[in-house]
Amino acid sequence: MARTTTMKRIAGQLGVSITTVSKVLNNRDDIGDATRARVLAKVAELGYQPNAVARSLTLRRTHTLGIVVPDLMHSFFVEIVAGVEAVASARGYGLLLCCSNEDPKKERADLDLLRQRQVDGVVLGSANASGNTDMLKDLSGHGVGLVMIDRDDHPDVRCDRVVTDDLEVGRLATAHLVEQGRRALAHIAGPAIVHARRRADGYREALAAAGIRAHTEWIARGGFMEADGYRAMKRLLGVKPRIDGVFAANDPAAIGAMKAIWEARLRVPEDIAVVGAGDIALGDLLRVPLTTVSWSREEQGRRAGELILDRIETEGASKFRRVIVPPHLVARRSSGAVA
Amino acid sequence: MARTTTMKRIAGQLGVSITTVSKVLNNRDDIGDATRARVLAKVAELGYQPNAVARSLTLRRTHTLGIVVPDLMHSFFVEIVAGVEAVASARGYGLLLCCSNEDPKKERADLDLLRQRQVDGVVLGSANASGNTDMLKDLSGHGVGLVMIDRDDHPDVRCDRVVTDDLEVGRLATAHLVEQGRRALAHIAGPAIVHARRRADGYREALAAAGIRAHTEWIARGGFMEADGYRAMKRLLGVKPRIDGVFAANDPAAIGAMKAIWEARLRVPEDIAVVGAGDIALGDLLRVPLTTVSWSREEQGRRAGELILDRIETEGASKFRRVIVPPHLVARRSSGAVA
DNA sequence: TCAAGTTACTTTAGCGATAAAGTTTGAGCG
DNA sequence: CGCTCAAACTTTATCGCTAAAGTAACTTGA
Repeated sequence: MARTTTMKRIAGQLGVSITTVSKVLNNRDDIGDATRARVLAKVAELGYQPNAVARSLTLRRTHTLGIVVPDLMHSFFVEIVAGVEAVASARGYGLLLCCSNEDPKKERADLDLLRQRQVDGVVLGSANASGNTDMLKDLSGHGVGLVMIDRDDHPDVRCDRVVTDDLEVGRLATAHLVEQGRRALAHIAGPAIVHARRRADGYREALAAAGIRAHTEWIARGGFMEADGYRAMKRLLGVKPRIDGVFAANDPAAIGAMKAIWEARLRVPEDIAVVGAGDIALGDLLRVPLTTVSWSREEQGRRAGELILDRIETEGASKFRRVIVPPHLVARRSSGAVA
Repeated sequence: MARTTTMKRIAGQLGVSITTVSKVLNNRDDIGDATRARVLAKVAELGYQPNAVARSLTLRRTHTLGIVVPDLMHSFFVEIVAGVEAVASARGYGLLLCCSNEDPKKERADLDLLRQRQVDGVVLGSANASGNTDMLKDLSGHGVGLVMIDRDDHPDVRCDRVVTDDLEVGRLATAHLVEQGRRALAHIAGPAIVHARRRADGYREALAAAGIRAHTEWIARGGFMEADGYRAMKRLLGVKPRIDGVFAANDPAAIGAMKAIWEARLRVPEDIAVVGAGDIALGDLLRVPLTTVSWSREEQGRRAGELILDRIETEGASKFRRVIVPPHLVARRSSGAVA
């Protein structure tokens, strides 16, 4: 293994002090042109690369961000990661990736790892509420920038947030079904987290706005998994008079719902129109392409990255911000909007 | 921002030397039980967390791996990342993620970033050959572990490799079509890289093994993009007597091919059976679920992580290994194998 | 009883860099 | 001609931690 080139070596070969080399590389103005040139030449000759670890130790800045997501198999989170990576890399930051597998214990270990590695900031991808409030407070208390994406738990952790307008998600989906002429509109609700509740609220608001009286049996408790949507839809199929449109709290649930509908020998969208939320990758390649309400995860990631880097790179602590990424409808076949 | 707890602080409060604290935390046996207990108590009281940056500087080991992939929107690479993350994290390593966007310049910048951050090892995800051989040699020359996944370029870079058996991919796909009773078997070739060539070789071998004489016009120059497959299929549709089966070099190309077939008012698989390669996520949710030859990317990632960590954590330099991940057929509707 | 070990620590040095506080040299000036 | 000052460097201290080399106090053994 070849010896690495350090400032010491450069300084040694030139007979100058290490500090002189450091100053040249940091563009200080108290070094003469001749010396500067000699140092630069040596740097090029030896292919010197600064040791970021040493630099981090003195500067107390690692130029590294951490990101914790619950799952990498879901395109959702990957797109967020991609967004963060793009801005981090463009600004010269590294990105330490952690995948918590939806496990609070692992999330805790991940946050620990990031903390020990002295990252300058942490992006926390959406996950179910977990008991790691203490860690988060600790992190942000120690000057580590923190951004939470799509999370409204940990209300007392002071940090920036990038969230979706879930109320609007529910409203857009439901209003779209109304526009398609559907009137018996069911909702497959998600799990007991704010996102899902807000989407349900949006559903109710849109119904009210359209002057439709919501039947209580139109709302089926479901979940975010395909199986949840399937089971919920089975139950909704028993409701009389028959449902003619469903808004599922997310896309996997909507896919489950479609499977249940087909099993009952009904057609999508002719008999029942389906709308999901979240726009999973390849959602447009399904047997019946799925209409969904979407928002850019990549933008969420980018905004998160920007929030955090701005906070890190500007001195005085500014107010914590909350960026709302607006959703939009992606009309496809399952709602009858597209032939 | 609260003061961070360092060994110095602990030592100070207890009136012992910093080294004593260090020794306790590193489980050295030349510290008395009483002192050990006092230190441990203080560590717990102050919630001390070691500073990995300082540790890395002295130990010359960052306990961090880097991974460079060309694209995060392709599930392919994400799964590899997930595999590497899993083993890295399980063994206490962090993972620095870089996405080169298929751009050799960015790849170079990424490798630079990883090098400066002194990562212990680098996993290089598949990408087109690029001119960064010098960087790679440099890295591995400086004792950084290097694993290349699915890359056979840079033949003179000495490192571990995890590859797929592309020849077998081509053979499996083609033999499967033969088993389905197809005889006029076209191949949509990929771009001019070894993987694609080997898959084409496998196609030829399987035809020969089945005693089928391959017509030259059965092989259409294509690519790895959906549009490539679409265009290639358009051309293949003009071949007489009509093709009754196609093996596309990868799944996106196969999807493009199916679109072209449908546009020609033909059916998949009744008129033309289609087989892809790579098993993209959700491939089973397509209008006509796609038969494909697949292999576990997650396993590729895991194996890569293991190779690299083993190399890092064992002293003497062992021989460079080459791990071959075997492919297997995933039979779905597009080849007529499943109803 | 005293040299030779142990035991349980402490001191010193160094990882590779930066920042703050010197030091030397020559110029400018009254 | 001596004094001040700026320019161009160097020295010293430090970041937080570990490894190697001390060093006291206490055993041990012949």
